[in-house]
Amino acid sequence: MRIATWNVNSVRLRLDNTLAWLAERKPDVVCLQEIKCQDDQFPREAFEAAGYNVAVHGQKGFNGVAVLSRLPFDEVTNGLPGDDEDVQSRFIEVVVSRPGGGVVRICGIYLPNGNPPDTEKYPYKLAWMARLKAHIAARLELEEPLIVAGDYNVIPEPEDAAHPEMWVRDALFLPRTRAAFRAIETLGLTDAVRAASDEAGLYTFWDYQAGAWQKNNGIRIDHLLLSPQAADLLTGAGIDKHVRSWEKPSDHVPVWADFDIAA
DNA sequence: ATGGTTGCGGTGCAA
Repeated sequence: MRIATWNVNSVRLRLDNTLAWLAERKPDVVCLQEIKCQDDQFPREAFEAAGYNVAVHGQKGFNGVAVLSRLPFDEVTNGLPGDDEDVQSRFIEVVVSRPGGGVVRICGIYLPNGNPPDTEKYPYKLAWMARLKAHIAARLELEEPLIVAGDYNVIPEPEDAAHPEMWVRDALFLPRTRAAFRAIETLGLTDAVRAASDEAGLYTFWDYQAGAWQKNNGIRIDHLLLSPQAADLLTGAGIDKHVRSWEKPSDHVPVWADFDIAA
C-alpha cells in the first residue's frame, strides 16, 4: 500500500497535474491540502473516474483538505477535535479496511502557517499543534497502523532547509515550533522520509518568489508521521521533486511512503 | 535591493 500527501495549492487549478501524477505514482491513498474550494466545487467525478473514492472537507477560498482512496472508506471525520470555535478546514481523518483484515487509519492535516509570528496567527498555530498532539496521543492508544500525513508547515531540523539562516525568525522554524513538532514525534511517531533516507537536500516546498526553485532554495515541511504499528510495515518513502518542474506547478511536491500492506 | 509570485475573488489577504 502506497500512501501520499500533496499540498496542491488549488485542486481545481491543479487537476490536470494531479491526475498526471496519480497515473505516474499510483498511490492507494492521497491526502490533499489547500484544495481552496468548497465541497460542491471539488472535482470529485474526475478522481472517481481515475478509480478513487473521495472525502472532502472544503472551505471557501482557502485552506481545505481531502483524501482520495482506492479502498472504500469505513469512516470519515472532518475537523480536529479540541476547539469548537475553529472554523478553518485543516483536518480530515479516514479509516480504510485492509483486504486481508485489519484497518489503516489516516489523518490528513494542513497545519497553520503561523506567520507573521507577532500576530494572533502564531498562537493559533501553537494551539493547533497542541490539539494535534492530544488527538494523536488518544489515537495511539488504539494501537493501529496510523499515518498522519500533510503539510505540517514545520522545518524540523536545519538540514531540512537549503538556507536555514533565512528561516530563523519564521514561524516554520522558530524554536517553539520545532519543539512542538518534536513533542508530537516523541509520542512515538516515525518520520517516514527520514526513516528511509538520512541524506541532506530533501525538500518538499520551493517558494514561487525570488527564483527559489531555480536556485533549489527549498525546505522540507510536508511529512508522513507513522505510529509504531505503521512504522513496522514501512518499506520505503520518497519525494517526487520532478513535479515542481511541470507546467503550472504547486509550490509543494508529493511525498509518499510504501507499506507492506496488501492493497 | 526590505524586493519577489501565486491563487481566490473581486482588492486585499494568505501563503
